[in-house]
Amino acid sequence: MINLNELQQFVSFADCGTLVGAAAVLHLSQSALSRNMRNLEKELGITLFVRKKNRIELNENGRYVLNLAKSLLADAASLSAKAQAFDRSSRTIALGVCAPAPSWVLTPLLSSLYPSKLIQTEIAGENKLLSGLNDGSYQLIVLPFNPGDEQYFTRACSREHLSFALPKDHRCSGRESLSFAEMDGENMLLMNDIGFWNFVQTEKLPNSHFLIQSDRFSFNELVRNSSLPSFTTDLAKQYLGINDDRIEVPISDPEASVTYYLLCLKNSRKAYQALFNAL
Amino acid sequence: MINLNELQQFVSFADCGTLVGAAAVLHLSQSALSRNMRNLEKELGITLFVRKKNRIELNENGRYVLNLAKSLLADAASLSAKAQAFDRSSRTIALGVCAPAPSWVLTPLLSSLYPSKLIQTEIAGENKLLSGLNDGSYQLIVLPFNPGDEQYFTRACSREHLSFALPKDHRCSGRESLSFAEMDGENMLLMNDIGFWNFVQTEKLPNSHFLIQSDRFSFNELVRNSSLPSFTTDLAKQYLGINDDRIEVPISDPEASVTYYLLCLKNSRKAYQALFNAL
DNA sequence: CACAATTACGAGGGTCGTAAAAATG
DNA sequence: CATTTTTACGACCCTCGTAATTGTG
Repeated sequence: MINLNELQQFVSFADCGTLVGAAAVLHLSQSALSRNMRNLEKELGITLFVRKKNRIELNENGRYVLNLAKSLLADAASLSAKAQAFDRSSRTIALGVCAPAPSWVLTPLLSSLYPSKLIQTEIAGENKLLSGLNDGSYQLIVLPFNPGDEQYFTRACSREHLSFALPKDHRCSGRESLSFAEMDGENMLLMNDIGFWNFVQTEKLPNSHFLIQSDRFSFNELVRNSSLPSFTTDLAKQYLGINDDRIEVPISDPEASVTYYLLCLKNSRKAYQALFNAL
Repeated sequence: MINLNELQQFVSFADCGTLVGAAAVLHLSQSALSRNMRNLEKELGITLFVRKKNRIELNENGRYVLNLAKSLLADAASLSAKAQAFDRSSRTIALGVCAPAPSWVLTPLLSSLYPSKLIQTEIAGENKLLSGLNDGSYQLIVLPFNPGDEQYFTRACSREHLSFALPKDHRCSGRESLSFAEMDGENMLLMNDIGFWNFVQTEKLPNSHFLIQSDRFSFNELVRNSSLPSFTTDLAKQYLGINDDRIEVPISDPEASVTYYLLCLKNSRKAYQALFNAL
């Protein structure tokens, strides 16, 4: 059986050009390296070097074996990496969501139902979520619609309603409800990483400018100390707490209400039955 | 660095299903194997087995790693094999010929010009010769025509003329020359492995039957003791000796004379310059 | 009780490092 | 003379085998 250490030493020698140099890189004595290279030749049953009086170089065999060796060593390293990645993925449930809210309820639920697994959550676009579910990089995904595809197992998991969060002195703070159109053009505060809700920015309020915050705490501070309108949702209030000094005005457009659907592949339905039952 | 021995032991265990069985196959004690499997898990940083009280089985990781391991071990084995094949081929000049005669002169010439190399000769068809020259399985080939291709270096190396070798009492033994057509239908003696000359059998004498001999000595005996006509060529006479009691009658058809061309790839022209000069 | 895996311990082999030798530009 | 490869020798580590231990059907 060929020895990967010797092969690695061989590659190092080829990189360095001298035994002394390679030995230093490998934290090995020259003599050991010299011996091991002889062993490698003996094991393969061929010569790999031309030995001059005070110099040793690769011969044609050596150059040929060098390529094979590099490839084999890369494969060996990738075996370890792949094995570890496989193990890690088997201990992990990767949940892909189209918006932050579904993960607020699903993440703790998953943790309690599957205590031996790591729960990994990611916000992504709908296409990435669907393709990720198919290629195994997600085990569960949440979409803002029901794809109605035979290969998925689906269940509605929650609804979310978007509201404007207005300062008390805002001109619309007394209204029962508001449409996107009525607020279009007004500058607003907005959280980053809101996933699916981004369409509001680009499609519903194309004339507004948005002050974007990625940190939830900073965002809350900003909301408290600014007179710019912002957004909130029923789920955000429930799971993240309320900003007392803001008036919530529900948004009347139908797109401001969304139903989230939890999906897994049909063939992994059994594994996540407990989760679907708990919804 | 991963250990191929342990990996091999892992595969053996997977094949056998028990440590004791695998240990026996590997000529190893149970305890050593058990330890090594633990080491393998430790090195990879993952579990590979489910350990029951008196049984050990592959887990999901194990089944996954098994495939990777088999592939890596196969690659490692092929590295040795490839390296040895490469070395062997570098010590060998493979000469492909379309007929026996060119090798009679070229083989000894190659041996004397390249004394450190093994000379390997093979008779093959024209297509195999050309593709073999291109893919490296031949370094030199001899064809009965000049392909006139830019990628080859070519030189005419010899001519051969086919004659009928007739018994003294044959009806045509007094003739100055004979055409194939005049002999078509007559049964004849023939050597096997005559390469290019096979066309005579199928195209020029379609109505004759041939008594085929693969051994040169048996063939000569047969020729001496039979009244069937056979063939000879000027080169065969020169290099293999003459059958005294046969009358040679040259064949008048133009196809009975052939010029052989020696070819190598342009980029290996320098390596075989000495050979081409010697022709 | 037979069989399987694991653990403990001592023996043997292999690999390493130090040091010396040989050779070259 | 500095640099490099090779060889000799002793130390150490690692792996193996034997044997005892634990647990199961």
